[in-house]
Amino acid sequence: MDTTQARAAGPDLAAVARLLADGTRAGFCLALLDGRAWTAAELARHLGVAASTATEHLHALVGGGLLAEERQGRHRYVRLAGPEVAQLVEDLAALAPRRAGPPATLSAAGRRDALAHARTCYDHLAGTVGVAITDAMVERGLLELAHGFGLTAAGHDWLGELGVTVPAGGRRPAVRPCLDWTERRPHLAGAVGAALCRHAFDAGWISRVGSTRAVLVTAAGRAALTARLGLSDRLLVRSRA
Amino acid sequence: MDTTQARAAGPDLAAVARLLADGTRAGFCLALLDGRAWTAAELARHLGVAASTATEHLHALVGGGLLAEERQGRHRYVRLAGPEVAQLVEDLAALAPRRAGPPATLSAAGRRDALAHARTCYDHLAGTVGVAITDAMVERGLLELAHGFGLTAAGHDWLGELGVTVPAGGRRPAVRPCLDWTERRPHLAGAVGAALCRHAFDAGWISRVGSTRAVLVTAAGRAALTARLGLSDRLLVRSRA
DNA sequence: CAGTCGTTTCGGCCGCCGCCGAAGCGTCGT
DNA sequence: ACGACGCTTCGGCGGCGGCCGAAACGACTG
Repeated sequence: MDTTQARAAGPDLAAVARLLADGTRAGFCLALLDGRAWTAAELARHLGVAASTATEHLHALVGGGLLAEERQGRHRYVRLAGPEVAQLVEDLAALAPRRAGPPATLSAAGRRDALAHARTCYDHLAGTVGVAITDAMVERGLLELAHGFGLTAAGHDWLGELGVTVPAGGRRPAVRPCLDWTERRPHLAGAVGAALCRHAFDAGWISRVGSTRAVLVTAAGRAALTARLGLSDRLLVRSRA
Repeated sequence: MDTTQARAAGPDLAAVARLLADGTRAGFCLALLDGRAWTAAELARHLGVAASTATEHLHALVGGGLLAEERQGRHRYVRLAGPEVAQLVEDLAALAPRRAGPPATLSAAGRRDALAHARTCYDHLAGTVGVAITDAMVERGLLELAHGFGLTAAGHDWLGELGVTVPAGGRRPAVRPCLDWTERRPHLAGAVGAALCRHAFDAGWISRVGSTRAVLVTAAGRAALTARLGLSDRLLVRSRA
């Protein structure tokens, strides 16, 4: 019935998978999951490889359509090509083995705690805080989980009060669950998740910690999230700063 | 700030990706996307490799948690480990380059047409028919696309009339968009998509074409889909049988 | 204009991994 | 009990691909 032709029939899965099958390239994508653009040298340093090696990897990733590049002067900035790529990386991370191992240094442990507490996941919020926001929205009837992941009318109004406008139409699902790799529970992604995260930055609810993916909930953010979603202060403040 | 430790920090993406980075293993997963269990020899023949080679690949895939195995007598049946794996494979396929190339033989072209018309995608319906069903459900207010992918109250009732019960609770989203790799448009997946597909088989609306993923819409199916969703007969019948 | 720095190209080394065939083992049918 | 069949193990071959360092290029800096 079917000989070797099964190979040529469908889409070339392996070609895409191969791009992520290398520890260094996967590390690049994981780093870029913060949604920002990095330079080639930054990525090389981040993963501890030679600049020449990074160049080759970036060529492969850009050529394969996973990354988009933008050249400015002598710098080459790269970022994830789009939300679909981010979702792929997330899916992969959710299935990947927990590569635990005790943190090598104290500062590494601190960094891990900061990430576990609150961070960006491509263009939305994740970590303890991200999951707590999602849970609170479900509890208040703003999000619907039982019949698919959707935004209720009340949720739509709630966003309107915040001044958050969600780009309607478009291929991207407004609401999408994204499995949190520290909490192991879904948090809010999709167009709404992105818009909400953007608002949180704009309104000064959260701010970046250095140049990492970790974010800090500001005093204003604590007040807003407590007032609007009833989150407890205990959740919003990291135990050890 | 961060040295080579970036490698050991996050989840080991590359380990999972490496499993799918081989043409043969990817072909196995693509074949298993029909949701059924295959024997090792079937897969080996399907991809045109030696049995010993297939064994090694299957060990890797099972060991990596992508496949589940069930042994019966001298047969070893394997299937995708779960919906998360199916989603990963789908995401990958959606991003993968269209490996077109003119079909080698006439029968191959026929098979491709059959697949493009109607097929199973893991545990739900895809192809022209799958997309048409999804579109019709949206048009009739049974599915909600604008504010996230969700089932409306009317949709819930509609399923009830059919006698379809959707397993509530559970981690799996009830409704999920799955990008169709022939139509390039989303169709209905998730728990509801699976339940609806199961019903279509049970009620005799559709039946498998040989041992492929392709399905045929029966006369009863045409009648039911026309009556309940207003699908046109033209869509439901393949041009060249 | 010279120096610095980010990026790129090239050559070469090394290890990993997919492939096969042959042989062995367990299960099923006769 | 015997052969047929499906799966597995093993050894060996070959190729792909990631890594580096050296050298070149081009853009910015002073």
